[in-house]
This record gives sequence, C-alpha cells and structure tokens, in this order.
Amino acid sequence: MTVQQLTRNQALVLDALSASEAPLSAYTILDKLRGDGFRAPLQVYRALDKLQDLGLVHRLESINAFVACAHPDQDCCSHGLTAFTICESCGKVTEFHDHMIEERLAAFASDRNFRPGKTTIEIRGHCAGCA
Amino acid sequence: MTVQQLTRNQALVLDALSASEAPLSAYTILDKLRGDGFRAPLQVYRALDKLQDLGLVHRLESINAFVACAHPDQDCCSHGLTAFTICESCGKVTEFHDHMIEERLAAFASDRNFRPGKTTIEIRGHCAGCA
DNA sequence: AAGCAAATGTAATGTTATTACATAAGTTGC
DNA sequence: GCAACTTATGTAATAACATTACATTTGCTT
Ligand SMILES: [Zn+2]
Ligand SMILES: [Zn+2]
Ligand SMILES: [Zn+2]
Ligand SMILES: [Zn+2]
Repeated sequence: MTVQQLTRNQALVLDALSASEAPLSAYTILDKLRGDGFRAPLQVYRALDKLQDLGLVHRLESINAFVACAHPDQDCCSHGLTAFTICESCGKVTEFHDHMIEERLAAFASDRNFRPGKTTIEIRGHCAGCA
Repeated sequence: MTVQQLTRNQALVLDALSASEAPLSAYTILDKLRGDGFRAPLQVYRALDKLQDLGLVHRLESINAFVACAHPDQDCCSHGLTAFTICESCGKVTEFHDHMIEERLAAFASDRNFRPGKTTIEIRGHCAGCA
C-alpha cells in the first residue's frame, strides 16, 4: 500500500491519536475535534476506518478504543500480526510483533483449514510504572 | 475454584449459550429468555459476569458476544490463556490453548515488568466449511 | 430471629456504532 | 471545460451494547 495524502478529517483524527498518551474512544476524539468543525460520530468513524485500512491506526477491541500505530513506517499491518499490552491504570499501550506467535497461530489455523483474517492479541494488566 | 450451584438466572443463561451453535450477544440472550421471565439487560449481564468468573463462559471481545466454555471440566481459566477462532460466515467458534504462545506472551510481559491480567486472542476468518 | 452477603427486579441512562440519504470534492477520459 | 465516476463529507436518526442507581428478596450464618 503506497503512501497517500490524507484528507483533512483523516489528518485531524490521526493527529488527535498521535498527540494522546492513551488510546481514545471515537466519541472522545469527536469531542476533541469539535473546535475543528466535527459534529457527528460518523466523521470520526469514517476517518478511523480509512486510517485502519492504511495501517496508521489500530483498534483495541477489548476497550473500544483506538491508537496511532507505533511504527507506521514499517507498513505495520503487512508485516504480520500486531499485539498489544494495555495498562488498565494509566492507559499506556505498547505495540509489538512476535514471529513465533504468528507462526504458531498460523499453524493452528492451517491444521484446521481455517482461513485467518484479522487477529487480535491484547494483554490487559498493569505496566511497570503502575505496578 | 470449587463447583457451585448456579442460580436460576445463571443456569438459564448458560443453557442458552450451550444450546447455541454460534456465540450470542447479551441482548439476543435476553430475547431468548423473555419467556422465562427475563425483562432487562442487567439480568443477562449479571449472570454472564458470574459465569465468566466461574470459567463457564467466555466473552469474545471482537464481536461483543459470549460463548459457553468448550471444556468447563478442565477449569478453563486456571490452566491459562484461552484463544479462539471465529468464523465470520457461520459464527462457529473454536476454543484452544497453546502453551508456547502463553509462555511467549508471559516472557514479553516479564521483560517489561508488565503484570498481565486477562489476555484476549481472537482470530477472525473463515472456517473449513465456509472457505 | 437477627445479621449479612449474594442475587434479583426495574427504570433510567450512558456509551459505542451504524443506516440512510443528500451534498461536495477529487479524478479520469474526452 | 465537461461528463462520468469514485471518494469523501454533512446531518439526522436509530440501533446495539453496557452501566448506574435504588429498592427488594433470597439464602446462609450466628
Ligand atoms: Zn502498528
Ligand atoms: Zn500504567
Ligand atoms: Zn474455556
Ligand atoms: Zn464457518
């Protein structure tokens, strides 16, 4: 997927996520962007959809929130599975990749003729600072 | 955690999930149990919370739905991480456990002084029958 | 019976996400 | 430039998922 110019709405949403320490919900993003003319949830969800397609944003399924990709330059989604740790105290998210886990899950799927699409790995707990 | 008698509501919710081929949302369960006197979402959510505590039910974070544990006799939650494949065509869910993945994730967390709580692994895709 | 903890009933509300439809902006070929 | 097409946007309404608050009941222990 080649680099591409983002639209105004997409850029605003990505900036909001990039500027945030913790993941943001769609409605929190909406509130942050009211001053920029955002008025409806759909403006946020549409931008998020596109940014996810581009691999610039990830959705954290277990907390209904979104984060900017930690290394968008590496074309995150194409180099495989993305996993996250999520601190339940401070909200800090760490994104990581592990080939062994990737292969292990792929093998399990292959053994059962299951054709995998998107895979979610999320570890909720407490980070070093919040221990 | 020792075996314990379920209450009527808890038993009804577990039966509904056990009888279903596919995972069910809380509101779908509510509708199925209206004939048994269920009237409000909270009746379902409370039973689900308890059943999850007991390791008899799992929540699928990526689809906002719930499934009965595939092997409740083994005290599912205590013998580690639970992972799922979820067919996006027919809804079939397969629950599995993998020690290598478990150890790998534990090692990652340990390296970073991250104290893990609940971990989610969900592979969405298409099962053999729906390929 | 008193006291306590767990479970229930009910209503209201909060949060997250989508459908539907109209309008506008960018792209391509002519 | 202009038609045709695709992508993005604006707006309102609604659907789907989940929790708070409070009153009451049930089951167990003392
Ligand atoms: Zn990423
Ligand atoms: Zn933390
Ligand atoms: Zn299980
Ligand atoms: Zn299937």
